[in-house]
Amino acid sequence: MKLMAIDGNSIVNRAFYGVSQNLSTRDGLPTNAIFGFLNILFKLLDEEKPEALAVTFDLKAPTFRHQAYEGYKAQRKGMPDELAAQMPVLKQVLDAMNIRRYELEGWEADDLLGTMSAVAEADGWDTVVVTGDKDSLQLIDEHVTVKLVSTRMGQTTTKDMTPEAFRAQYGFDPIHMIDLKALMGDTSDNIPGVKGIGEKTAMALMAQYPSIDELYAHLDGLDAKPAVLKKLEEGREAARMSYDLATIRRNAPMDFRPEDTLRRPFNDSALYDLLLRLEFAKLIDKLGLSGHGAVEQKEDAFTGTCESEIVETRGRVDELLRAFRSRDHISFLALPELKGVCVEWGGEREGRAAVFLEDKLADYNGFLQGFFSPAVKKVTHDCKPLMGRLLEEGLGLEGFVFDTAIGAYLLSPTDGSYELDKLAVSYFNVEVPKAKLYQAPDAFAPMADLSQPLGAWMSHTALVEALYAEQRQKLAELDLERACYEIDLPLCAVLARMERAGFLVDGKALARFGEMLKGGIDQEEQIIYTLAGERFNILSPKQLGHILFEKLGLPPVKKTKTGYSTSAEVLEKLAPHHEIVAHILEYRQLTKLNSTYVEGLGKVIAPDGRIHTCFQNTVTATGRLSSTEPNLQNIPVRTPLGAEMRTMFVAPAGCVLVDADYSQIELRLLAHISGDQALIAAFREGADIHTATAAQVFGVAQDQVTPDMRRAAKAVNFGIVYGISPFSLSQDIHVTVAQAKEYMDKYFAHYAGVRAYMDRVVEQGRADGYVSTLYGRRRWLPELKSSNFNTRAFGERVALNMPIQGSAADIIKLAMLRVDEALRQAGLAARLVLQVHDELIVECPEEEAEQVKELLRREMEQVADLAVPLIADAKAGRTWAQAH
DNA sequence: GTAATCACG
DNA sequence: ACGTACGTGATTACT
Repeated sequence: MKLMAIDGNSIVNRAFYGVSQNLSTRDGLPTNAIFGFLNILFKLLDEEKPEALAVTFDLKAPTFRHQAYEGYKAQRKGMPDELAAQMPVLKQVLDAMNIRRYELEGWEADDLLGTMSAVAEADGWDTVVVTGDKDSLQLIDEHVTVKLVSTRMGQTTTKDMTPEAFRAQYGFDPIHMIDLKALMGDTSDNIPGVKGIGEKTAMALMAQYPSIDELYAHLDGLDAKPAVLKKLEEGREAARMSYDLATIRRNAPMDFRPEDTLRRPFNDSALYDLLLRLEFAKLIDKLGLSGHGAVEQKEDAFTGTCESEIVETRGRVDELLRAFRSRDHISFLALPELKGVCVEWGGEREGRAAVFLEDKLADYNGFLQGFFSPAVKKVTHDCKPLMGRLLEEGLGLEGFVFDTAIGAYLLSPTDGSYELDKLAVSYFNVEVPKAKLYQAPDAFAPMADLSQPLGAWMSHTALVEALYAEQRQKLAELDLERACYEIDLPLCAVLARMERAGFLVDGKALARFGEMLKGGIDQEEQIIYTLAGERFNILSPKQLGHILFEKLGLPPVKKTKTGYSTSAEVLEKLAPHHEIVAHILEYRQLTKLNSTYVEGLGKVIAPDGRIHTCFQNTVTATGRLSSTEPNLQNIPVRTPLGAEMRTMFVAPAGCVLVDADYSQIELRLLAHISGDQALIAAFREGADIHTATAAQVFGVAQDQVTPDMRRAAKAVNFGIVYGISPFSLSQDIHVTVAQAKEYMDKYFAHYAGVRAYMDRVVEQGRADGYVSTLYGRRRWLPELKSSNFNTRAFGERVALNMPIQGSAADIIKLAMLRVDEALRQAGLAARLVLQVHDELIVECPEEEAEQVKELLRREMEQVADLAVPLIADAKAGRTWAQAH
């Protein structure tokens, strides 16, 4: 029989400090330690498959010894509140898992573990003690092993310490760990040891006699300096006392019988409820748990009161459309491809659902016409893909008054995904059926049983209605109405039109470029193999690291978790040492261009010759858009070869592209938001901001600024917006940390208002729990209150950056709304095709070019009224390269 | 599925 | 004492 005995305090501490992501539930309970603990627990169970399992906890306040290595914060303040709050819940989870817990007033976890392993051994069991604490190593014997756990960067590694492994590492038997401590002491454990004997001396002595009794019996014959002998002589009493202190007591008066800890099945429903409360959806899935009883009742809240009908006649359609139009709003969900629409329209007390299916309704198109008219005020979840379909059908995009995906995003922009089933859990703590049940292509096939898909569909639609009620109120309370109703919601239609428009690509030119790249790739490959003396996968960091740092003996500059770093940054430093390095860099550039851009883009050119990216509007934490399948916001431009890519993005015959971009919008916003007079003045004077900063930092006149000085100043300007440290700035511009610090000091001396802003916004963020943009968009920052230094520092940088990056995102979104509207108002054929954060690209007939240039510039510049001018430059050309 | 790398603002 | 710039997405290698 094998017992796994876990040192609960030690593991939960490691989990708490090791899981640095900021995990917490919606109502603010931190969960990172529980999350980390359970991860470690499941990993260990998987590895060891013990028949029995027990966890010990210290009952008294956490002792000095357990905190010593966690940094001085923990030492000074005891267990952080965020961890303390998680302890009782963790214990509940263990109880729900039917895992025995042991805690005993006045006894430390070590003593309990020692006692348990002693009892187990007497009964003929083996024990694996799991801890992060080296104190337990003295327990190791033929039937007790210690699994040492350490977590780094969220990764858990374990080391199995058997008697053999221990001897290999220390050179003596595990039991003599006590003697070692008796000699060298342990400050973190309040064990004095022999005064003046440290680790080195103690190990040397142990190598001669591995116990203090023998050591003191042979003092005369010891190979040691006279001074050491004298210290030993004087420390005889201290050694004796330390030995007792260091000895784990294996006779704790605990009621422990190994057979009590035999593993039992989980209490599924209790565990499910707890994990649901902790919002550990993935774990619930992994364990195959689901709700029973209580939860199903709640589930009924979204279907039980709902009467449904499948609408089959034109007359009924007209009645319903009249009813819809008379209402303040209705909630609906459409099937993929617009094959059906489920509408919840009864309102709170008399929930009713009307279901319209293409296959079951003769004049389905007539219904669509009526339903997607401005007179029906519609609420749905994630309207943009639907709008794409509506455009294909020639239907309008009006009357969309709310979107629960957008609402959820604005209320909590860092959640990452906003699928309805997840929102049901996080908003109402209920489970709803899987969306697949009604979204699958065959869900409403002629012979299918409709009850399941219909039930799922209706409950989701009812959920949208419930979310709307909740979110509408919260958005108002949190001052997010402007961001919602004036920015993100109306922008959906603009984005849908842009996605549908797409960007024309010269596929033939792209293919030619690809052939050229392949030629270069083959050449470089041959050169690299020759220089390396063997063939290998150049793109494998592992193999490349082997060649560079072992075979060719180049000096490793930086390491990653898994081995040597071979990033471009590192390779540039190595370039002078060996000519192979430059070829590797070149090879990397060519393969990147070829696989990501030439081949990647080639694959997604639609039959119309255009690339239709998908703009994600609920992804970024700051309010920016992102672009996927493909990403058109990271098309190369910085290197000459990469910039060639932009010549493949073209206008059709008779048309041109007009590209307009904001000049320094983030720094202008920094000036506006901080109110710094010097920065405001510089922009009002129309100065080149990097040159102006360089002049200040280097103390010269603007016309004395060299290109190098300007480059450095530019890095400082950008760094400030990101909350940079002197260290990172020094890395970036290749100067010493002291110099970087001097630049920053000079910067802040001149732009004192910027420093004041930085202090202010962090303080405000800490007080409010969030920071926000000029238009009210929010990002919650629980990180600012973290007890983890890195997490907190990250929160501070985000607090600085988000209002700036986010305000810029708001402004260009507003500009897109205005431009889209103005272009249509002016009756132009011009249309937006792409946004790249501070840049808008419009495709238009040649003859509209001048008008569009002016319109873009005007709308972009006038969209916000700042303390500094907002400047946009527009240019037309046949290709993106020419227009930019 | 995660890590490393590199493309963009 | 800590680790070291904000926000993204795609590809490749590897566990």
